[in-house]
Amino acid sequence: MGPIEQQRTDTDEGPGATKPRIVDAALETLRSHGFAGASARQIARAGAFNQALIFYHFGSVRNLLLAALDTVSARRMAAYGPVFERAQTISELAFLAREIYAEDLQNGYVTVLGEMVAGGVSDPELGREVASRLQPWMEMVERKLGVLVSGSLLEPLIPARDVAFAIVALYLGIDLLSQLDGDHARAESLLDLGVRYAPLAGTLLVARQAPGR
Amino acid sequence: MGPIEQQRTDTDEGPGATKPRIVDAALETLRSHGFAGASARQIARAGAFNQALIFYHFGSVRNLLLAALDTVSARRMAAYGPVFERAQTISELAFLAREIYAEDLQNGYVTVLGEMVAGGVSDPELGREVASRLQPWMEMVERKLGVLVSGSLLEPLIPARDVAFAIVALYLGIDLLSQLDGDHARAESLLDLGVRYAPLAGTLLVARQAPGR
DNA sequence: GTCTATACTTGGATAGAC
DNA sequence: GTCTATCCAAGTATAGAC
Repeated sequence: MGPIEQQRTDTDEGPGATKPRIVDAALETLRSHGFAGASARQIARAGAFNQALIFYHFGSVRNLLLAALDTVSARRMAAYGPVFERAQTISELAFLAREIYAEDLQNGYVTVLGEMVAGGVSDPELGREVASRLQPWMEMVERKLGVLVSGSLLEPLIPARDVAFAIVALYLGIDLLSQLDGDHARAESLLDLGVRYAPLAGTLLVARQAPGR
Repeated sequence: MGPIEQQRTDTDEGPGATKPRIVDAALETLRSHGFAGASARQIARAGAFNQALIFYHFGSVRNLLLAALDTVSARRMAAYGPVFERAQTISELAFLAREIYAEDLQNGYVTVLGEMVAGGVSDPELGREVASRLQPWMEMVERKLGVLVSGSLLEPLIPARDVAFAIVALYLGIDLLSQLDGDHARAESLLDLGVRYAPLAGTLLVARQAPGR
């Protein structure tokens, strides 16, 4: 407590610091104009700052977009990570998925991710970077699936890796398609469906093997 | 039979006709350079023709890309439509899905679609066009689901519309993610999983209500 | 750190010769 | 229908004044 908090150098992040402002403008642009429309000029326009700043602070547009993706990743991890790790049933997870989707929709996190994934085709090096940033999320889902299924009779039947891949792919696909026609009702309806039937899936997992050998 | 077949005007499609050549170049470019890289010049380079031809024949790059999407749609419908309609069990469908994915992978159909979907964010009008071209496919899946589930005890539990949406989204997401790191093994593994467990899902559907009220 | 100015490249699109 | 030439807008990036 005290004014120590304000003793920031202004080169670090802070409310009015430039780098985060640029990153936010990049996110907003990716969201509203897509990867193809995320040019330095467009981003600068969105954030009302000088276009040259992007190159001063990030070196290139691509670096900025990756930094933006990192920011998204960090924010989501901070916001959802702990809750996700705490969830212990399929029902809780389905509920959480629906909640997270609604939030992601608000701030366009998944759209940004989808555009970057699509942009990876245009620029293979970018693609590799995006892929590596996606991996922790896939692993997080995979770990959780492993824990959930562990000890259940279904354990040998469900390869956590494949299912995790499918979940992430589905999440991405849902957002892209919803974005396409601005109709998020189908996505919500689908997530409701998930919440409704998750308890059923949970029941199947309850049938456990005798613990210990 | 006779030389009548060759009496084409050269304004229609034919082996060496220009319009289809341009369309094919556009598809190839979308596939390899993505939506963001599908410029008139790049497409012309890919097809080794003059860039001005695009505007003569299609008016704009966007029109060309939509024409390319139409071509993909028509080809896929011709190739898979009949087989799909004929399929009558979940197992057959899962098997078909795996087969179709392999083919799509070869010629990049889904990648093209994914890039166009992502491009829809950059250009809302394009987005609407893409969406309307996607709808027949979604409806086709929905109809098939309806038929499969019809009469089963699960019928009131499974909204065909939502599940169709999920299937298309999943298919799109799988391709985009696989494209990202050039690793299609995960996708194949996932589709194998589908084939393996489809019979199980089929069994659940076998439990039928007594027909006729 | 930020701004102006600028160099250079690529992209969409059209005019006009062939 | 096709090609060359060209216009102009937009893009990345840098230099240099402030």
